[in-house]
Amino acid sequence: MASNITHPLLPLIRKLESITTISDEERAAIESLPVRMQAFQPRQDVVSEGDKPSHCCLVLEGWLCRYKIISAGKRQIFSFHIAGDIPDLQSLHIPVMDHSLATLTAATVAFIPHAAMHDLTTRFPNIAAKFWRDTLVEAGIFREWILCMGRRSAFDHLAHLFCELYFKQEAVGLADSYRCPLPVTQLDLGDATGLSNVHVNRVIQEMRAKGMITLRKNTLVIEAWDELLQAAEFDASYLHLRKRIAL
Amino acid sequence: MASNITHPLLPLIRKLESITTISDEERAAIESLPVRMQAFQPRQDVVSEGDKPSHCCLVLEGWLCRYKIISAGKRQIFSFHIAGDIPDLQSLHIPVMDHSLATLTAATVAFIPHAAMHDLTTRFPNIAAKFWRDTLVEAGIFREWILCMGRRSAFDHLAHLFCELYFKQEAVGLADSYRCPLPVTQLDLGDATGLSNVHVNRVIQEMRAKGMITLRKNTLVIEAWDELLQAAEFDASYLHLRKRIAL
DNA sequence: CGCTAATTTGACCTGGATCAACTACGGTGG
DNA sequence: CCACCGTAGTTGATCCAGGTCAAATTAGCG
Repeated sequence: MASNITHPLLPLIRKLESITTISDEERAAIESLPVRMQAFQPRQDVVSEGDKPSHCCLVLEGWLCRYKIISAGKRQIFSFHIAGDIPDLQSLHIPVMDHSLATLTAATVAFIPHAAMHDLTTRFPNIAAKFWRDTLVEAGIFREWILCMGRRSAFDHLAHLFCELYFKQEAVGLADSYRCPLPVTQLDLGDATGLSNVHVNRVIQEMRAKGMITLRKNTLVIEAWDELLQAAEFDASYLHLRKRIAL
Repeated sequence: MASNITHPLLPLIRKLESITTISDEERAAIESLPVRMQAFQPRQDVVSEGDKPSHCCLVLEGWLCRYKIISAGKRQIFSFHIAGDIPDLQSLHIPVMDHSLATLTAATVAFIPHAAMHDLTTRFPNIAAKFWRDTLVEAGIFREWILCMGRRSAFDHLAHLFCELYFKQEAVGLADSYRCPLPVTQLDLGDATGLSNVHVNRVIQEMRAKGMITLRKNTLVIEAWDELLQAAEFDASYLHLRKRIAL
């Protein structure tokens, strides 16, 4: 297929290539997956708690987050998702959603029927293994979040989150030069870290005052890389990226 | 070896049966896995951060926990593991351990070579799918812990943890009648919830005073089931157990 | 230019941490 | 059988990180 425009599933291929090598045959199989693309407004649910999805969704553009709301309207965000992520792989093996998935920004999402995914993973155990690996890495990220929530100060926690989001984007070519998109509000950051938006604001100002970061127009710039890593005690190995950026 | 005593891998089979049906052939394949059994003292590392395991480990008896220690000796426990769990399935696909695994009690662990596990999952995709499913469920449990740490009070968090540990054990036949083993110290509970041992103690006393639980000799008795579930806002669906206990 | 959402600031409060004893208890050796 | 010891549990006093509430101020956007 000698098309010279990019294939819609390119983000997925790029993500897989960031951790492994895929054969031409595998690439072709992925590119021939039947997809239904859909555009979403910011802050819309893509899948909701209690749903029984019949499709997996793949982020093509924009940011999504997983979240859950408990009584008194308290929201907890569990993860942020960018192009190439398949945030509800779990629906392949667990019928009922135990949390919701929503856009943070305007986003484009590709829906792939479960049947096609099952077929793909059956025909290509290597791809199945990579998907499994992906959920294992994600579990590792959850553990790191637990650690941050349980044992780090608000300052260190946010520093850690910024490092993580930078690395995740850098690994798939969405960030470089210590600069990356961060299209989320301080309220979202609070819901992700378990802090109040007021406190998030104060911590960010402290980081700015220390010359560690700037955060404007949905762009994070890490001004003092070493200091930020050190405050966060950040060790990227839990992300299990194949390539590490040069420090 | 035509022994009529229970097979050492029975806990694993029981765990799989708690979520799915396994064929005789699959059962035979599991029972013929080459295992090396090892007994551990309490509070010993089974696998340590940075290790590159060549075996998966399966808990046969006793309690294990995953944890990580950061500077200043702060410890965070990520999960508790009981008979039938394979806490380091991830080493099958991710070479380097990003956390440690230790016993809480005296424990017996079966080590299964990665090669044998890869062989098993290749020959029986159904088993591979169940293992994958298991990591997905575990990720869901991590999310619930994140929610508890971020958005619940200490009281509700501990109540939630007690519910979870009861349900997990009940599902594999290790608990009933609102009574289950809980062979961990209050310090361990603190490291799991991100609380200090002092505060854990105070919360537990409050629960006792309210007649909700008793906790003595490493046994948890839930005296007021409904109240505990309600305080925790506990909804067991995130555990994705096949059978639910009758309330 | 006007509206709404997001950020920022200030004042005050509280859940849970920390520190420091002290008690209970299961082993262990004499 | 008892004295001793180390671990786990309990209690009290004090402190502070981060929450809450409310009111600006600013930024983005149609």
